[in-house]
Amino acid sequence: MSVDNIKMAQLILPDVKITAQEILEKYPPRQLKEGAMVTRFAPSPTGFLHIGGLFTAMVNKRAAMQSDGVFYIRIEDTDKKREIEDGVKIVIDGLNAFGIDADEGFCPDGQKGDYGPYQQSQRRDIYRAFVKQLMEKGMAYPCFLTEQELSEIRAEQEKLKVNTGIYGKWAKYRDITVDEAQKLINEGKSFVVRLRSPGDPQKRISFKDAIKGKIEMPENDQDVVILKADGIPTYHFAHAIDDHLMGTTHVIRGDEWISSAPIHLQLFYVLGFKPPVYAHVSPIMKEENGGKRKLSKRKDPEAAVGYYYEQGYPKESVMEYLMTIANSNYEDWRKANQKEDNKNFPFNLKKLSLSGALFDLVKLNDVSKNAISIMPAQKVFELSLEWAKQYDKQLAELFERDRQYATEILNIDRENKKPRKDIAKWSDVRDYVEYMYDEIWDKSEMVLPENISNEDGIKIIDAYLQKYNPEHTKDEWFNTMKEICEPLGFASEVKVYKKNPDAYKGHVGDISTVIRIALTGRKNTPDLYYIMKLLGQDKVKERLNSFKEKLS
RNA sequence: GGCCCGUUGGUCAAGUGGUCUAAGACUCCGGCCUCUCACGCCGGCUACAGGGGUUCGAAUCCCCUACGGGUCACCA
Repeated sequence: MSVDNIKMAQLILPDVKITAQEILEKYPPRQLKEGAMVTRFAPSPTGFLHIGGLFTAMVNKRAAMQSDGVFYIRIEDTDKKREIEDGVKIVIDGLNAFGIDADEGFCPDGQKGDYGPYQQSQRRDIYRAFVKQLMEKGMAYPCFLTEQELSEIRAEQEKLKVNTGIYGKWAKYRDITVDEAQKLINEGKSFVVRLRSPGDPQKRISFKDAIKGKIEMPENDQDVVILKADGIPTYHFAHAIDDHLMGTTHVIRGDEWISSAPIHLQLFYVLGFKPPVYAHVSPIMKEENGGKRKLSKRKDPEAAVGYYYEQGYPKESVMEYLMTIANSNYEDWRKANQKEDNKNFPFNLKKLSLSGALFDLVKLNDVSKNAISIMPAQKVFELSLEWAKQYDKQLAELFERDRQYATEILNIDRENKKPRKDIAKWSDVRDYVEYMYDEIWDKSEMVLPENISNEDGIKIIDAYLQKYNPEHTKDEWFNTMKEICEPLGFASEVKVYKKNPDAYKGHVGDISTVIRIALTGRKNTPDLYYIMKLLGQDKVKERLNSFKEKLS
């Protein structure tokens, strides 16, 4: 620690009073059990939450949960230019909407924890103290290169076909003296602080990535900027300081960060910190023209988590799907443990995909149908109502008018061992219940199948009307349907009909189709018996009669 | 271009030198199931990027090529 270095540090950061050592003392190591992982999700408030971000956040949370560790959320707002209004709220709400709640940092009920503040813009003094310490040790220096000089250097480097950047002989201010610096400052020149990189690109650094395995790269020799001209640190520097101070054991982040890992490792090294374990998650991709590409915020609506919310995918479904992407054995586990909370699934970081997974909406729908099919009707009702209140007001009114009725509709066939899987998202519910409400019932498609004449249709309805008894049990009801068949020339057993199709006009299935169309306007619906029960005898008779009129 | 990472069916993927004439899931196509649809069940289509090694033996290890992705900022 030379006198000049100390002078330089004082010149550049005169306002910094607290020392790095003092700060270190305020952040004691965490007392956690052996093997507990401390993870974090660290978004920047620059727009909506990306589905890939949700995925990474989920992986972080799972890893901490699994090991009885801590998962915290930290806001990385060191770039004021890109920040948007309400950016923090958007990202935190987005996370919380899918059940990603932090144990510490930005929690649903506000900031909490002993290792804060958890927002980088509030940690300015901390970073600056460490920058000052580095300068005192001669490991960092002020750099007065202007934007124009920088681009000239770049152009020159490109011409020479050497690596771009500030390193070696290109690092013009590496050995600037205090007097020179003082002079430039007096002239009003702005500056950044750069790391005096001790790296040698001929040497290689290797680290063990918890997902990708051993990764080896040339050492960093770039004098990267650690403090920007506005006095705020760069991501790289803030990362090293925060993750050390906050006791992060595992940094799980998108794999676009792999290439800057040598910088980060070097930063930990010069700061005298033990680096965390890194785990680099592959991005979620989208298929386009037969190729893969990263889901893009601009081009793909499904890239934003808001999309899933608006479509009415329950958070369980989205998380369930993301789990199947994360650990492919999850599906088997889910099959064996249908109703269990998935926090009991033994999540494994090592099982994450090495290549990027294509986001598959079709699969999401399937996963979601399964997830919804095992929910009790009450829950389906509540969640779809909550969704409808925001996105389908009319449906919400209908549901609230008679909650019992709505719940019973949603309960049809639900308590079977083999529940129906018609609903993938809440926006499907309207179509599913539509004919149960006169107000929204769409009768435009009410036509008989081609093999049934209007005349026969009328006869069938008449015959059924005569036998209709709302008190019937399901078996009695079905027998009634069969009884109608023979007198009208239809087979009461499908098998009989198939053996000798020319002898009949159709079979019991056709009979019930006519009734089904009269009652619902559709050829396909869930169990007709229960639909009639819910509709009630007045409405059943009314619909049957009015369809008959329409046919004649 | 430099540096990294990756490449098993249409998609997600299991697989870590022999049990792989390669699992499972989604999609698609058949079939079955005392009403339709859905569910379920049975069956089917479709894959180790290419080429060299190493080995008795390779999807699995090594090398090269091709392709895909990422990154090279006073953005994160």
